[in-house]
Amino acid sequence: MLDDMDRRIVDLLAANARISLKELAARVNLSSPSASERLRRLEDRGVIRAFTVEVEPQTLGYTLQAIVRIRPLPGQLSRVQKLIEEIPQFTECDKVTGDDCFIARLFVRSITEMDEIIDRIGDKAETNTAIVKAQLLKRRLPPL
Amino acid sequence: MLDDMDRRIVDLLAANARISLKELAARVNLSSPSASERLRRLEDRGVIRAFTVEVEPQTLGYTLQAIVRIRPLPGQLSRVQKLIEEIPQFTECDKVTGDDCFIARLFVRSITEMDEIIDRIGDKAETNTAIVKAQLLKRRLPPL
DNA sequence: ATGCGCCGGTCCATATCATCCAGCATAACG
DNA sequence: CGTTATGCTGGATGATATGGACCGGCGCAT
Repeated sequence: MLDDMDRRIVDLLAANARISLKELAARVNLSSPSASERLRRLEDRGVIRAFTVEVEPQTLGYTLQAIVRIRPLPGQLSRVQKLIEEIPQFTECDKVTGDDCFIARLFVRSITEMDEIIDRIGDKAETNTAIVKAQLLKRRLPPL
Repeated sequence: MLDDMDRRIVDLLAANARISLKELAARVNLSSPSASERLRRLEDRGVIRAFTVEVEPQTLGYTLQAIVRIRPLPGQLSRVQKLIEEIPQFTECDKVTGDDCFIARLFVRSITEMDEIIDRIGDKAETNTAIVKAQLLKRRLPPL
């Protein structure tokens, strides 16, 4: 799937996506045109979907984070789905098998704000909110 | 917290972290030294924690994704925690309030692989696995 | 076995970009 | 009203990216 070179390139970029091509190339022992070409192909193949930024929500006042499991009431599924998309404090949401239909991540600045948001979906779905106490594992890549 | 300029800079970088300073500056109507300085300060302040890459796990053979809720058996908490950290297929894990102690995201290449991994923690914790059917919301930033 | 074409690599020249510095405008403040 | 801190700009300079020419190894058909 990926050869060893590609893996090292992805790893380096995962650690710092703004590294220069020159340095990237040097670290994997390639010339910069080669590294550049490999990078381009990783993007073309869709392996690398995007280069992005990791923001620390705490510094922006989002002191509370919760995982919300959401089970829409009969007939409310698409309305609930739309609502989740529209509330920007939901930053991730997966549609899953099992009793809970959706599992979403919520960032808020206060318990009050959390309550307000949960209330907005409360009449269309059953919810179960688990407040995040610690992030044991911050986003990492599965083995390449 | 962040002024409007900063917000636009973060937004642009969230969309493409490898954009050149020059282009970044142009898009927010600043000179490149100014944009560079603001970027530096966003990093210093810890608002921007890292520049990273979004990988599409599907292209690497990870066709299955699950959200696993994990409730360690009495006395097993730290052992379970260590196990989660050691299994690289777990890419995120939060310690939460409520019945479930941990909520983790798991990437695997097959149901068999999933079963093996769940088995490894099965004797130390109760687990509840929800397979991801669709990603309603891929990672986005909360309102800045 | 030999020649051919493709793939992935290097090196070099040129274009583009980042960074440093000097200088300017503005706002806060004694 | 002068002083200072802050954040900006433009231009010079050094660093980096990019495109082109070229090369070697490998698989394949003749």
